[in-house]
Amino acid sequence: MLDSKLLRKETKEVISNLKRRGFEFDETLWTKLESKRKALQGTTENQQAKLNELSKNIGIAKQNSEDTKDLEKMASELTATLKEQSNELDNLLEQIENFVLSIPNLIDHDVPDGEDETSNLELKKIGSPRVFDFPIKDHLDIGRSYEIDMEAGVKLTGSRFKVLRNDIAHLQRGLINFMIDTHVQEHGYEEVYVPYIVNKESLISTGQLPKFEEDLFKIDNKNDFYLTSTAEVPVTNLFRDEILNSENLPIKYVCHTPCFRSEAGSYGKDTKGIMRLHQFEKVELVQAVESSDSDEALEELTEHAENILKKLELPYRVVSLCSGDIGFSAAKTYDLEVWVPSQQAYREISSCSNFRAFQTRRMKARWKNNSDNKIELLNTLNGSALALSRTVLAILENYQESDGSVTIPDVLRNYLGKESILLPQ
RNA sequence: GGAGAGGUGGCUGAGUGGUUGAAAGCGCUCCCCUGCUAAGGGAGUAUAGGGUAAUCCCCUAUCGAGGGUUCGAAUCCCUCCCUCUCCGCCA
Repeated sequence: MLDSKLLRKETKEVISNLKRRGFEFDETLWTKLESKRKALQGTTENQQAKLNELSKNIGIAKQNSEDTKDLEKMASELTATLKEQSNELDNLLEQIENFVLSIPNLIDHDVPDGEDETSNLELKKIGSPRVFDFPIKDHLDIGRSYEIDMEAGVKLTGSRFKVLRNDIAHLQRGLINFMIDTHVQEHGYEEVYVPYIVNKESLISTGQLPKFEEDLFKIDNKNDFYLTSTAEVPVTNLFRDEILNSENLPIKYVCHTPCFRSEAGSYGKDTKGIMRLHQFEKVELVQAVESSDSDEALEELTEHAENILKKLELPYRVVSLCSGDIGFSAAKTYDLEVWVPSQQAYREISSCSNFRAFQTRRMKARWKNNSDNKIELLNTLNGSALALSRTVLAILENYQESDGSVTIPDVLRNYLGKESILLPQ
């Protein structure tokens, strides 16, 4: 959520920033709502102040056993008109709230311009794709329709669900442990375990609601429960309604969760295999920092995600998302894209974003600056490190051998207890 | 799931209709006293929104959440959520 003071004072600047990401800010509506609000809120609060004063006087008069009939009549009338006005004001404030909640974050100045992913800026490329001296298979063929069983997924649930068995199920589990261990032991993150079901408030706080309900699985109408689409939601919401001490900052959490996405918008994309599913695993990094530290924190967090790819010796590149491709809540995002041999392309495996105070303003997540005792909004960041399905896919394809087996990257060998998997039977 | 008790500021904890945003204590900040430490004295110490250039000032809201009664609600009524104790069930 944007600061409404900023919206009021620097409307032009806000509009032109939002325009870069293709968001049309309805200035006419905004000015109309705001001028109405200003007038209505002013008179309503004044009347309320009057009524409060009057009520206080009635109380005093009653204690002195004076006659209060006239005062009570006046107050009664005031209460009636006030009720109407405050209803009207509540409606208006709700309208404004919804309007503001549906405005995306401002983007940083160094975010490249562009309409879609074709304008994303490649910052660097690490590692070079392996040259194969045999015809390569894609991950589904490597998975032999048993270790990766898409048909079983369809039977149990439906399309875009998978079943993993044997070495590949083991590979995924080993990767989860490897990633979490690395982030805890080398990057200083604290491991957390959180619910996979979250309430509406949590989803509004991080920005998934109210605008993107169709991407989510809602599982309970009575409580407004949803399956988490990313650990970002429960983990970032740990800061909701909190005021943290500056000596506790930065806070760095690592968390593994399954992620459930309805993905209504992307039917027809990546229909084969485990690239895009309704349920996938992810290890997520979340940071809460002072605003002055958040630029640096994004660089650091991205390096932590990169470090996993480096240790796995997977070729990847880093792109800065352009203004038209960047997510609703993010001010700046780096995507890590891993090399996928069967597609001869780099594909997203991690997305690292700085949300600045966009989420924390929604969720009232603050910190107290000990030097001046002032309370400020935290800045939040997060990044996948990494998405598991796609890491499994990348390892299978990049480490495949001519006999159909897959060599295990050095760093994973202790986790799997073997050097290669899927050996010919 | 059943029965009971409760949800008040950073914490403990008063407060059953009226000048209570809220006693008291603890904690914290500043000042005084003090050779040092300990002890003592004084002042201050919630958050959000709005009026504003403004962190001064003024107004409004907030005692789990949402409704209601009333001139006036932390206090009375209704619904919901949560916590604790006991029983049941269960991994």
